[in-house]
Amino acid sequence: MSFQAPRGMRDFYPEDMAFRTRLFDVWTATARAHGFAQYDAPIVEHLDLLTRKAGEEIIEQIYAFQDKSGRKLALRPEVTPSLVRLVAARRSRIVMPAKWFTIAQCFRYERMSKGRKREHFQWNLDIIGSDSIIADLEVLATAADALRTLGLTPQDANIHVGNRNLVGEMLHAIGVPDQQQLDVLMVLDKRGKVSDEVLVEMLTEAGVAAHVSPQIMKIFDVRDLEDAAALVPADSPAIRELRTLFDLADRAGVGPFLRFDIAVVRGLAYYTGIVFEAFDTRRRFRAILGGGRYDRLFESLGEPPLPAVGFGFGDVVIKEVLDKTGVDQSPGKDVDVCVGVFDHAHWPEALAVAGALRADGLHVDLALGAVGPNKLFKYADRRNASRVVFVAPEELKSDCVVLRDMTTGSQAAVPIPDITAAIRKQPPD
RNA sequence: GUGAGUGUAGCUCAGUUGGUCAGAGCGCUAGGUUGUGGUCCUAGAAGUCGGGGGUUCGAGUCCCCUCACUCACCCCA
Repeated sequence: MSFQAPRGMRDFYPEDMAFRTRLFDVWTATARAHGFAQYDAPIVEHLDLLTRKAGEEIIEQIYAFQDKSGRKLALRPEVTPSLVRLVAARRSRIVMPAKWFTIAQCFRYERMSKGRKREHFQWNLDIIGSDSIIADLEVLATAADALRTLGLTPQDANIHVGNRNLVGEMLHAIGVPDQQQLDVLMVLDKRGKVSDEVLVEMLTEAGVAAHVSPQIMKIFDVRDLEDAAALVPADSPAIRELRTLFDLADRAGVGPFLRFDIAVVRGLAYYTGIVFEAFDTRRRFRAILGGGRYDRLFESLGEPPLPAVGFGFGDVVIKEVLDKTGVDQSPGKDVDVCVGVFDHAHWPEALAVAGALRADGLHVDLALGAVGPNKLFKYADRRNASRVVFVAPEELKSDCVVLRDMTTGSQAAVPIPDITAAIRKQPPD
């Protein structure tokens, strides 16, 4: 056997699965705690739905294929188009605003690099049908809660919050035509990846006049909302929105995780207002999560307008961050009790004991191949079982089995009918 | 698609100018200890040196091709 998982696809061994399950649990519990309901959609989607949102170019970057009837399909590269499809189909029946989340496996055909596989799981969480800043805040607070529950602190990671409308107002004040702003935003998103000189070149290519570029670059000098306010009209809606958002974040208890960052604009065309990305504070990794407000997506897909805000949070980068941050990820024990025998003849009694313990809700493993004291205890040790119950000839004569505490090494003979109670009396740590 | 780096035991890796270079640690198996695990000691199993071709008396080592993995770019989740 020389096969390995196809390029970019991942195997999940038990230890990997332990993390994945824990992560999914946190995502699910956090979403529920904030009143979001779970949905799902097929991994295979209509190619047309995906291209209508992302453009024909995306075909080169996804697993696209035809089924045996010639239907053009694709493995979903993201779940937002499906979300729009689901909401649009039952629009009149869904209670708005809809607060929905999903954990979706998504695929993308591209070269792999750090933090990027060809397949990943992404927690998507959205509020559809509300244009209130409270909705933005609720989404951000949920994201921050998830980071906190995973063991990260504001010293480890922050959610950088920007506002496209704010940059838009600034560009407008400088004199950049509105129809040019999106191109300029896309260039500004490259900040940090390329040098400022290259950035200016890209601005020129985007049609920005030479004397305007330096003014655009000065936008990056903005450090806080006060700096920003100085560059836009006093009655700026974008500033007012951000101030409200940060005030509310403090009241919601997630303020320390949030920070204003003028440079966050996101590389996607459809965002319309608040945008955000979470990074580890040392900026050693890609964005942990990213999202924002996308009030025009529905209409761009041919639906009546519907405001929305949400984010995507993948499983790959967060794993890297948690590993590097040294957050305690020790998983719970797989096994509470290991049951074994000193002699093959005693499996009937051992199975009866194991059955009783399982009926009581304990996680019980049988030391199938490890018969005899040496092998049994060594096996139990490696399985990380805190208790061992074994059937031994001497004790069995008086209808007892032996309960051993693997942490202390102490053990005692216990009448078989009392074994469950004996374990319950001294629950493992 | 472009560029760079790395492929030697299950894992992490060493291997000098081509000539006992098929190795170490960890892990695994067995024994010391057939009624007692973790520590310790001893022994053992295990590798077509990623694959193919070439140069050479001789290739893990040099050359070519290829595959895989990693990183960066591109693109974005």
